[in-house]
Amino acid sequence: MAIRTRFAPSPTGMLHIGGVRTALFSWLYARRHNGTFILRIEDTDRERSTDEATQVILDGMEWLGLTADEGPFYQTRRMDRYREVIDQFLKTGHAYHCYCSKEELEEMRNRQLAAKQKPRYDGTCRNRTEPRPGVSPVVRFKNPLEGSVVVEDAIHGNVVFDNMELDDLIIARSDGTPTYNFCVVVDDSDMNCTHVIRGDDHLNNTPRQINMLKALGAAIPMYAHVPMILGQDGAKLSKRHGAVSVLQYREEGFLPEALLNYLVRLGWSHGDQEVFSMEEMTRLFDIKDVNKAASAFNPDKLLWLNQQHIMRSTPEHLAKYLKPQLAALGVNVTDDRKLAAVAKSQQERAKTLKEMAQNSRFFFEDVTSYDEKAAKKNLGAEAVAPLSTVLAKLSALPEWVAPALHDAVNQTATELNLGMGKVAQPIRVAVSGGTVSPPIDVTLEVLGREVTLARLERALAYARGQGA
RNA sequence: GCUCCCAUCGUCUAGAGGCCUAGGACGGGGCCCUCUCAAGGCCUAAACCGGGGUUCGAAUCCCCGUGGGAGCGCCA
Repeated sequence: MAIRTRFAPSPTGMLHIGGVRTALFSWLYARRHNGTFILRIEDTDRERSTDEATQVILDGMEWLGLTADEGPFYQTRRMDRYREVIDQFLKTGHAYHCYCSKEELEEMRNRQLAAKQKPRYDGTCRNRTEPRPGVSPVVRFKNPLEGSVVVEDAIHGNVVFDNMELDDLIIARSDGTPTYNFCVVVDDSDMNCTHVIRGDDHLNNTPRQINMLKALGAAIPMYAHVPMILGQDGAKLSKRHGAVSVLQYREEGFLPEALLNYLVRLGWSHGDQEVFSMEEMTRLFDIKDVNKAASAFNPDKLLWLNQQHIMRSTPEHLAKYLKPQLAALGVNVTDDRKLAAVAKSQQERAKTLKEMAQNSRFFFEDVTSYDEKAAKKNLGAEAVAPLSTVLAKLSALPEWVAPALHDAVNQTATELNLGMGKVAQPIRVAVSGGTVSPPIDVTLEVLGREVTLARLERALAYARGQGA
């Protein structure tokens, strides 16, 4: 049978890395087995759902490349179908009207809690034949009173729940709208989901969903309840450490494949391998190999992985992401070839594309001032000799390519009997304004002859001024 | 409170009874390389939650604790 998985977020909060990981697992599992990946938006809570959150889900999934084969489906557009099933349940005796008031239920709950019992509906209206006048009832699912339910879970194994622990949950509110657990059941059944991969906070909901699925006469999917992601401090993920919108990671300069690589390694591994390409991930991932324990989010490792992926990327791929990062700094680049050349020169020295952009501004913008400390140390009177010497050599260069540039700088150092640092650093400050850049020969090549010479002239004048 | 889930270095993990003197990775410390920043190489500190069993032998299996988490809504 063809595998069908789904990701079903509710747009009541921003999609964060916890949600992304379950989406990733579902997506990988479907890809691995040539199955179908479905996206379903669970927006039945009209009060708390927002268009903004929905958009983050859509944009985030697209940015990450977790494309859906079917959907997005919106539950708010399936109301008729839910009502149909509710009526069917009512007719077949799988559900009944409950006229208990919220006050009565509240009182019942308090009573049970006081008696150290698990709060649950006692079934008062199960056998009611007469409606209560003036009360619009809710609809409750008639859960089996005896026996047990076994959740077959790919990660946890078989988990047994006693039906006595379950009560008759509300499937339709008094205003007629269906509730979450019910909608999930109808959807998973209608969409023929063969595997339900979701956070393990849903494990406790599963037995009641299975009972409803049975009442529906639907097939029971294979479940996989993946452990949660914790914050850095081991506490529940919060805004403080990563429960921010996934799109935040795009802004921060993370590569989608790096974020996904980080996430897939949370609770899953393949020997000692740390870096995975998307192709390797889809080929090697198996939901059965996922851990049971929750894991803490570690930003340092994410950063390291991002760097690893940056180093392994092609300059053209990086250029695509570097461009908007530069634009965010007010640097609009039109020369894609140069952009790729810059990315290539920087890919070993940036943990994020944002950082790369910040360190690459001088390739595109004029150097109008020098970093104070850098200038003081490297553009003093002693820089006059190396700068003027190298300037002369570079001006005479027939071909503006890194090896030739390297030789010119090298020869300057030899002739003046100086260390490479005494020559390269003044040049670096001259062309970049600071002390950090790719290797000097590569930097100059990318910068080009005109720009390099002009900046060297300017720095030379500056250094001469310092000597006076 | 009740039910369910979980438990190896600070963190992510390897480990499916002997291969464990518990391996790898991030981060930390040290050294090397070096024109800056990086990258890279080498070295190093650092863990089986506790207690009982089972077994010739347990990080691995069982039980009990302890700790953490989730669910118990006319929220999803």
